Amino acid sequence: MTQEIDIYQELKQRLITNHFAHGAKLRAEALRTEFGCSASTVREALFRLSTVGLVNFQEQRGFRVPDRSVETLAELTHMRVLLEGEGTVLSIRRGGVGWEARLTAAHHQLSHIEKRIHTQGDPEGLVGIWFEAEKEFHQTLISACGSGVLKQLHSRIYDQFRQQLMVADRRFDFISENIKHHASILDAALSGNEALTRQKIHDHLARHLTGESLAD
Amino acid sequence: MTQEIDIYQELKQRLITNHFAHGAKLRAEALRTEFGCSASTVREALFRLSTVGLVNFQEQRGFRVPDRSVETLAELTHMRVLLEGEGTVLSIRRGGVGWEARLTAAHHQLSHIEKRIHTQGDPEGLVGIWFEAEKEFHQTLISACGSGVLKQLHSRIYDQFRQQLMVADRRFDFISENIKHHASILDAALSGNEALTRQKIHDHLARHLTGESLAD
DNA sequence: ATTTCCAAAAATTTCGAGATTTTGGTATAT
DNA sequence: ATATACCAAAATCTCGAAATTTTTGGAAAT
Repeated sequence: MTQEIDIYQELKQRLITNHFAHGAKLRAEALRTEFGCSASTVREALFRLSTVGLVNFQEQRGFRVPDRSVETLAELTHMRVLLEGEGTVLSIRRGGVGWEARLTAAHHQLSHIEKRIHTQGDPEGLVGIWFEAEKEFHQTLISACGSGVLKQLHSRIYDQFRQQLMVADRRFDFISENIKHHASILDAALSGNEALTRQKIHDHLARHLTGESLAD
Repeated sequence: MTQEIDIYQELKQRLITNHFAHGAKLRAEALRTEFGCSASTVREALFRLSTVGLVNFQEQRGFRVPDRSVETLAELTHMRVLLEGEGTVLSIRRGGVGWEARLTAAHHQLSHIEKRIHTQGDPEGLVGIWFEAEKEFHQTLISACGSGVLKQLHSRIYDQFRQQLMVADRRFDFISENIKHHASILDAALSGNEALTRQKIHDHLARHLTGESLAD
């Protein structure tokens, strides 16, 4: 694998998991030392990250981590509802038993982790695993939609969403709600009720919407 | 303006207008001469274009113009219907008279050009103007949706759509249909009928869908 | 005739330095 | 005291060349 790609992936991961502070400056020269490469290589990676919205770029003024704003989070949530709803409905129609099996499996895994967090609290390190399982579940929902374009778009929006949604909320007060939400989505999807599925996806994310901007 | 940005924009324009053949290789060294800059600068621009889907990148194997495929075109069309439908409905709700005025103006302009093409055929050079007017109309549709995220996503998908849709079809046989389509969309939007507007947007683009994959 | 292998040629990736621009602090003038 | 001008330090942008990898084309072997 090319070095560039590695650095791109590594930076992306850090940006998604809020390793950098919002609004922080990302100096190519500074990162160069850590990665043991030249500044140009880091620069290229940052440039690419800027085109996917994970980094802001201003000419002659370098790169910054995007600021947090409730408006942006609401817009990203709106897109998630739209794209996940569409992708899931398509998956219901063309996914078949294979998709249902994979979805059930993904939910089982996620559910297991969420219950542990719910009972034990957060035993330091379940956070990362939960993130992965959450993303896996939501990606599986749309995995049989048959559109690579839709999946790519969703993945990009999901990443930006994660970046915006700070998880200083480490006590996971929301987790018990989430357990119900995910189960509702699974049930609706397996029942084949398209409108209900869209509704449940919406409900799951609704707390991040500012209230007015969502259609339907 | 930075040189990089210029080159990025110029290459983007060429890619959208099918200046390069589908599947063609894009050698940084070759383009470097034309732009009178170093290969690294071209490389950066190409790298960024690859993250927005206008160029394919394979490590150690350089950059290529994406191939044409009916599947990809159908997927992109599907996304356009989804995003334009959503954006337009939101614009209907929050756009007000200002939006209606801008939309009417954009349609008037587009309509004028389309009628000229319809009667005179294509007097060599109306193509470029038509492209711009078309994009302007469709962007105006969603312009009052209140979501920068949605607008960016749409713009990106629209560009990829353009890149896929070869316009060797220079006789513009479709133009008379298009005149009706655009008028229908305008009427539906101004009437405030959300479902009808979505339907008209769908009908306008339906000829690029392969048939099965679209929801609703 | 087809396949395999090797070396030359071409293309890609990485680098570090130099040119250009911004940033931050100090002194001067209003 | 505020504003402007100026200068030094730091950061960004561009470049061309060196290092690495793929591609090409022809010779040898099957």
